[in-house]
Amino acid sequence: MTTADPISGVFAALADPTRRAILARLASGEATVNELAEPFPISLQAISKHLNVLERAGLIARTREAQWRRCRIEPAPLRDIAGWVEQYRRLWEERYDTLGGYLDDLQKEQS
Amino acid sequence: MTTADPISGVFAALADPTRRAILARLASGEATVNELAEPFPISLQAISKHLNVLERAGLIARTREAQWRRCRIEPAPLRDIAGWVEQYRRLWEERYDTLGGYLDDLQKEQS
DNA sequence: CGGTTAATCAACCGATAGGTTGAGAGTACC
DNA sequence: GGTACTCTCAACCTATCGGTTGATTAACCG
Repeated sequence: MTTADPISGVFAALADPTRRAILARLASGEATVNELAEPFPISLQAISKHLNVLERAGLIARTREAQWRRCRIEPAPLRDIAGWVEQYRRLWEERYDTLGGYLDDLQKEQS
Repeated sequence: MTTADPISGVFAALADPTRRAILARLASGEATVNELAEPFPISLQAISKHLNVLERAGLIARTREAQWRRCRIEPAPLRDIAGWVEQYRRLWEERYDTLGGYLDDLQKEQS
């Protein structure tokens, strides 16, 4: 991630399976850091770093509550990703599911 | 990307703005490596590396044609990403009603 | 054959990612 | 106040990323 491009940060955050698992957990409700860390075989500090990445990407928000940090998912960046991918929908939606017809039809589309 | 998890590779590939620009270019038709490299201020070798990343992620395919390698986009991984993001759609549809029509509008705008 | 063009391979480099351990800050509870 | 618990900060380490330059493979052309 060379640039400060926000969408790059979202994709980069989603590129890690641990972070996707954390998001999946948060999709079913808020959780504290320890609760999020529990399923993983890595240190709490590593989880804290993952949460930093998710937070900088805008994918989660943390609120402090006594000694706990409660984390919740923030869906806006996911919506952005969905919008980005949507640009390419026609490539698999219209017509070609077989590789055979794909090349021919793409060629035709060009001319 | 610690694991061999295929979807992680796709997200990682999409995390780079140069690679996303290459995909955008390929969405409008096939191109050779030199054609793809032309808009960027970096070396051809760097572009070649980016194409390797995209190819390993399944996002493009390369066919050799005389001395040229013709690149084309492979939409299947993008469809997978769309499917993955879809899991979270309710999070912004249920909680953030004001954004409800976003995707519909985007759809309209594209066509 | 020799020269040119297209693209990759290979080695290297600085920066960053993801993990560790150890220490520290903030809050609750007795 | 002392102790326990929750979480972050800081330093460090290794591997990977994104870029460079230089050499190499492969095909075409005169």
